[in-house]
Amino acid sequence: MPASPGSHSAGTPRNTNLDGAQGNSAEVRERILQTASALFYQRGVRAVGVDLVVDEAGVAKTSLYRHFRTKDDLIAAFLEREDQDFWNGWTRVTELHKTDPAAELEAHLDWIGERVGRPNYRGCPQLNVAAEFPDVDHPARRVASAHKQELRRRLKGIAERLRVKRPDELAGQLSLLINGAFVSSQMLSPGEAGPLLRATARALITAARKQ
Amino acid sequence: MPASPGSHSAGTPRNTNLDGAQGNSAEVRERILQTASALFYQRGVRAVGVDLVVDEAGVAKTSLYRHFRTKDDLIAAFLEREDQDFWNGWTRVTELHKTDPAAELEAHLDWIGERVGRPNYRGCPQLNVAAEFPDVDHPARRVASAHKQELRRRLKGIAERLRVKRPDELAGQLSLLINGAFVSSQMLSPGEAGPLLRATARALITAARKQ
DNA sequence: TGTACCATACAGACAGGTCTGTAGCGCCGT
DNA sequence: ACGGCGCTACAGACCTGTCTGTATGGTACA
Repeated sequence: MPASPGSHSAGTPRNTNLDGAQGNSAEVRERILQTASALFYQRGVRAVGVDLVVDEAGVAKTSLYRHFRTKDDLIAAFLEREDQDFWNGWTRVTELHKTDPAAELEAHLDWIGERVGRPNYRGCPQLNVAAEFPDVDHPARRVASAHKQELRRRLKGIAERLRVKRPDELAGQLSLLINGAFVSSQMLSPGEAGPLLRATARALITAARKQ
Repeated sequence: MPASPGSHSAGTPRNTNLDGAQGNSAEVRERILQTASALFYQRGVRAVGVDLVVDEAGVAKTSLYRHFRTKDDLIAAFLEREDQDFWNGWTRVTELHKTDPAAELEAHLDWIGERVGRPNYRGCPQLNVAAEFPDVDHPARRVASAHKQELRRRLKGIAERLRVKRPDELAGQLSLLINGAFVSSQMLSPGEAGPLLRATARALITAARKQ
């Protein structure tokens, strides 16, 4: 999405570059987004001010507001980036199991289970932001909703290939379960959520197959 | 979830005020807590300032700070009240099914499913606060953790009476699932979370029994 | 080669508002 | 008279977003 710093000279004549002086415009934007993402995730979005972001990123506040119109836009960009990263990991697993949907699902659960068991894991960013911002029209909330719908959509695809009776129901069950693992990991003993997630999912898959 | 406006404490009707409080004091405290609870839950804790609370409650800010040392204490009191209300509802169900643990569990899931399907449902307050406050030593986080442990403890008690092989595992599975329903309800189609929760729980219980 | 131009970068002050928490004053009921 | 109440003002910090000013390095044209 941040895209090529390449040229697209539009209305203005003869000016064929938007590269900026040192060509580090995209670099600055990236540094801001990375810094903000880490801070937002670790401390909570509302608890982190833009002053802190610019300090930690080592950029000027004007730079932040050139790349992101408002803080809300920055929050949305944070969730979009998390969304991308999540599906990148997902797709990597998918491509390892092109023919065996059961193995693919197991692998996804392994990967998610490992993720939620990490020491500094602080929950799913999409769900955390949803908890912080009640307004469903907030730009970041839209990203979060789309993310969760996409999760269910992909789970349904796998369930269909598993040839269970009601793939959409199994997808819904697994969605509940995965979201539950996301939020519960901080409340359980460390390292417990992952195995529990896998065991529960297995039970649900077995049940869905028999039915 | 909270916010029944006419509730009116019912403690200290007016007689024994030898502790210096004059009946009005408990009433003021109650009004503050009720108002804060509704606002915290509906808009998020960090988004609600004490000025708004005192305005809506129709009390003086000094009264708020007389009854609650800091805003953090007020937040913790909010979660404690939610915790009490939740277990009151739970216990009411429990007492209707003293002899049949399967029916009791079903009834709990019905009740929770109904709750998460309500129009203004905005997730579990304990989980929402946990998402807003990263610091696990925050007084409100302690309340939230205790609440979730208590949930698992009670589920384990039911699972034991169900005579499944591994009651603790079933309790963990149901905890994941219930927390998942809490957070997912806003992301699913309205009214979908409740039935999905029940169906999933049934599958897990059946699987646990066979094992 | 030189120079004007342009976009971006950084630095820092500022505006206007909100936040939590405290203090002084007068009112009222016991 | 005393203690809780409401009201108002305040302190000091923090918030988002804007503004001014300066430095830097590419591109275009002479």
